[in-house]
Amino acid sequence: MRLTRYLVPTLKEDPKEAEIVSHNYLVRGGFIRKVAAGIYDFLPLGLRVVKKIENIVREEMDRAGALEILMPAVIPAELWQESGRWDLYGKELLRFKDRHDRDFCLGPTHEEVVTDIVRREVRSYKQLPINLYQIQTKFRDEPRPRFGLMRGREFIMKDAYSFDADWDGLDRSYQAMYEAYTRIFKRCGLEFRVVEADTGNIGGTDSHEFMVLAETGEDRIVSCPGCGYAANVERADFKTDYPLSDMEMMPLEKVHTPSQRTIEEVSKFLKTSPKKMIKTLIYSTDKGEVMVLVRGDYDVNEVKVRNIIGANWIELADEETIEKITGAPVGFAGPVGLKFDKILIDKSIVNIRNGITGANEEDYHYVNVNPGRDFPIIEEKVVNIRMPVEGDRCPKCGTPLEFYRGIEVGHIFKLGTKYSESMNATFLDKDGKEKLFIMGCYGIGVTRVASAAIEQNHDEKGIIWPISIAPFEVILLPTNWDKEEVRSVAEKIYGELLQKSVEVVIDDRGERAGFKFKDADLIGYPFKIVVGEKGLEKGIVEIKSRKGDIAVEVKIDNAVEKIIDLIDKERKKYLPE
RNA sequence: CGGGGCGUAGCGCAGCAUGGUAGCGCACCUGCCUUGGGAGCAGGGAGUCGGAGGUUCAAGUCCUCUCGCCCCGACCA
Repeated sequence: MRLTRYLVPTLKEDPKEAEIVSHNYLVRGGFIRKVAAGIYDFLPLGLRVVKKIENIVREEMDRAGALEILMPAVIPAELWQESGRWDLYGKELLRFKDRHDRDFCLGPTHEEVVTDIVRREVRSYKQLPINLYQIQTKFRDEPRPRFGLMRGREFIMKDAYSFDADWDGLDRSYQAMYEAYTRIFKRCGLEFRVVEADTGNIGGTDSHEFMVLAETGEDRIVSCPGCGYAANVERADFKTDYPLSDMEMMPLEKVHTPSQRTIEEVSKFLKTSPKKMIKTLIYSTDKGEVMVLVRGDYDVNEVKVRNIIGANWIELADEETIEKITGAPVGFAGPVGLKFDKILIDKSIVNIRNGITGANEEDYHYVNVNPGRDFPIIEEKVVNIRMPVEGDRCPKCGTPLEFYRGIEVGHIFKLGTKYSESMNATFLDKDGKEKLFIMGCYGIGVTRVASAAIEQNHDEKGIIWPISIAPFEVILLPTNWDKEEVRSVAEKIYGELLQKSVEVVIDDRGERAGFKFKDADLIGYPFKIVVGEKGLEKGIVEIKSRKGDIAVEVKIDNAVEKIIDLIDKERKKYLPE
């Protein structure tokens, strides 16, 4: 490709909306442009990267025996009503009506559609297992899209769905996807970790997330250096000791705490530590209100709360609800003397001695609160329901856990019969009986992979693409296009590389050398071949890698052979054995 | 949805307090010059100042409403 005939609108200045490096470089490098919040154009370079990632995904999915299909983006409401998600899925589901006033949505995920295909077309156990996948534009009306391709509203996703005759089959299908994903992300040059995850709205039993380690990741994960246990913090289990204080229990006392509402305010006002405070939170859920007690210095894990009570959604209760339950405004809730039995007690509360909590009365707190004495500790309501923190230990081997931030690029679920049941999707088994398909589903954020790759592979000058997903493998950089000998050598090498099917760009613009170097570094071509007057006098051209590990001079006639050799070696680094 | 901020040329911004000829840098076009890390000089094109209404002799600037975008939080397979 000739740059004079290509569209690569690079920018010298940082786009003001870009907060993270991948977003910044994707815009500056001319890969993407924003059309609306969370919605982007892919310009030629950006699309090439996407296609590279798609092809890796496709090769590995095909290798794993999955079959590529393409489902519609526009989905009739009936299918979503059938599964029940039309009512459960919130505002992320973009709904609209057609000219006949029929309800439709833009598909954020395709369990319903694929289940509908399989229940119509697959009748016998002999056709199982089967795994159908697609690479398609998804739409999720995120409340707050951000970070460019990282959290868009419209994005490209690979979604796959497996159907098995039994649970052992599902385990095998799941394992095959686990392995395929591992290969895919290795080939994309990502450093990642597989963690146990919550199943969220999708539902189901087991689930793993593939997390790219990066400071800018929106997810937090824990991992154990001792035994390899790793999980999303939302899901993570952990061990902690809450030693019982030998302090004498003091008499319960109500104290005046005017306008002291937050943990921080109250602990400061009473000159004590948040560790002495019993934080009392009221949540509203689709299963009613629930009260959660946790030590003042910890955060509640809302995902666990939701799972324990079996709710579909959960949110902090509004002021009105809190006042109704506690009889006091927000900031003065507490378990003492409260007649409300839907309660969850974090383990961190149990051994508190002479603690502090709200008195369910405006401007008053109790001090010297002792759990068990001043309010009941009912064994089955005591749970581990807080977020882990630094110092908590591995649930399996007891080693202190390590904390990381991660970008979720892939997520695999064992769905079981959640959708086959609600949508009545059955097949005829060996024994002649009708049975529900056992399902799994498996997603990869294709466009997010591009972002994640940049977060992990860049420097102050620009992107350093892994060659497997680079838009081009090499750029020919003639330092002075007006000089006949420079141009003819560059053209000759260019022609030969095209012949050999090398993905090459030639910078045939009349720009100065420095300008071309800056552009090449920003865009991140893995290799560049510099053709300059100085080199030609010696009969050589230079080959440099973007990573900086290779910088060699080669005779003009050997340039093609040498670059092909280097590219081959580089490609091999990303292929799993 | 709550809090904060911003909409002026393709991009990044100034101008608004105190109303009176719409500006700067980059990018773009022409010419000269230059050519190994985002050169220089000269000339040039490009803007319904997000939109609607209002106040005024006069609105980018003041008032009201509205739309969009960004950040923090809530939220989020």
